Amino acid sequence: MKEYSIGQMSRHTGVKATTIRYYENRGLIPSPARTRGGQRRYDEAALERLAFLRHARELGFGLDDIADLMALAEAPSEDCEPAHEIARKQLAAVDRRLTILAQLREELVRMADADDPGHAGKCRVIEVLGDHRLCIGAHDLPDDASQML
Amino acid sequence: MKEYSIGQMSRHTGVKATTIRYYENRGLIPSPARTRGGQRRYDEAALERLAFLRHARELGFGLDDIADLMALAEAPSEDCEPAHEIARKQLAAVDRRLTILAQLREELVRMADADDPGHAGKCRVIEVLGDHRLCIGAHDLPDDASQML
DNA sequence: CTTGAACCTACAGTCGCTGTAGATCGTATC
DNA sequence: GATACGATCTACAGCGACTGTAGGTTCAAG
Repeated sequence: MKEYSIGQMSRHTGVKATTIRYYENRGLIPSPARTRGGQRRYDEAALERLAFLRHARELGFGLDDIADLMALAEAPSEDCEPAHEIARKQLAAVDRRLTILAQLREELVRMADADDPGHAGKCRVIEVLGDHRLCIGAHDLPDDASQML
Repeated sequence: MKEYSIGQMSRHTGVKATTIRYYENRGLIPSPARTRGGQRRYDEAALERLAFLRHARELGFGLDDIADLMALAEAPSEDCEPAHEIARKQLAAVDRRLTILAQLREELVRMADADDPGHAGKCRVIEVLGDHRLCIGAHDLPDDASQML
């Protein structure tokens, strides 16, 4: 039965050691066995859980959602609807972010491409940022837009 | 000469009162005049600065970049190259985020849309999250990817 | 003059980590 | 066995950009 130090876990999954300890604190992964000296020793199952966790994080799931998903994975009922629900929620969030970013890109392109280098008159970047009416579209954001950027 | 309370500023720009005070603390907007009772009273210029600030935030600029932009806007030299530089930097960042989100969306769609509701065996969502090999492409993220999501 | 919404300060909490300090542990080499 | 040195340990502070709370004060309308 293979054993892994926290550093080996880190190398296998790409999750930093400090982050692994943070996940343990948060209760997302169980406390592993320890050596006599107090260092963590993980088994294969722990490695898989961490890989799952990392993958879900890459996909933008929040830690609370991931906790739910892991609970579902550990005790699989025949109803996987809750898991799909979480995934759909995440997809919707990603779609919102994509929409905003696309609009944002449009405007940045207009700003960055304004080719009047060193010109004495107006600078487009500052002009565009200063006057909202010059925007292509109303890119009004929902109240919590900052989280999406 | 019109005067605005912090609440009116908030309504005009969509920036919450607490956030306006936070910006003031951070030195992004100057301390406004006060009534005898100590409440903030803003003028037209302050409103414009706040609109500029909000707009830049919507576009994904960090507060430090915005501070730079505002300095440029207040004392505009004929050389607006620095402002263009900031805009280009932001554009590149936005493009990175768009790329990542698009990949991410692909995978979420595959997960969430898998229509085997109530299937006895494995749940597709959990299955995909657990096994990285089921991914379309290697969607490995740069080290600081979390900031981009 | 009274009511009640708006405003004030100060500070803790959010999310998902990251970085630090200072101590201890484990293993390879002599 | 001794030594060296990297890996690991705990505990806690800090990041960005806010948000929320408590407990008090002020303003404007009726």
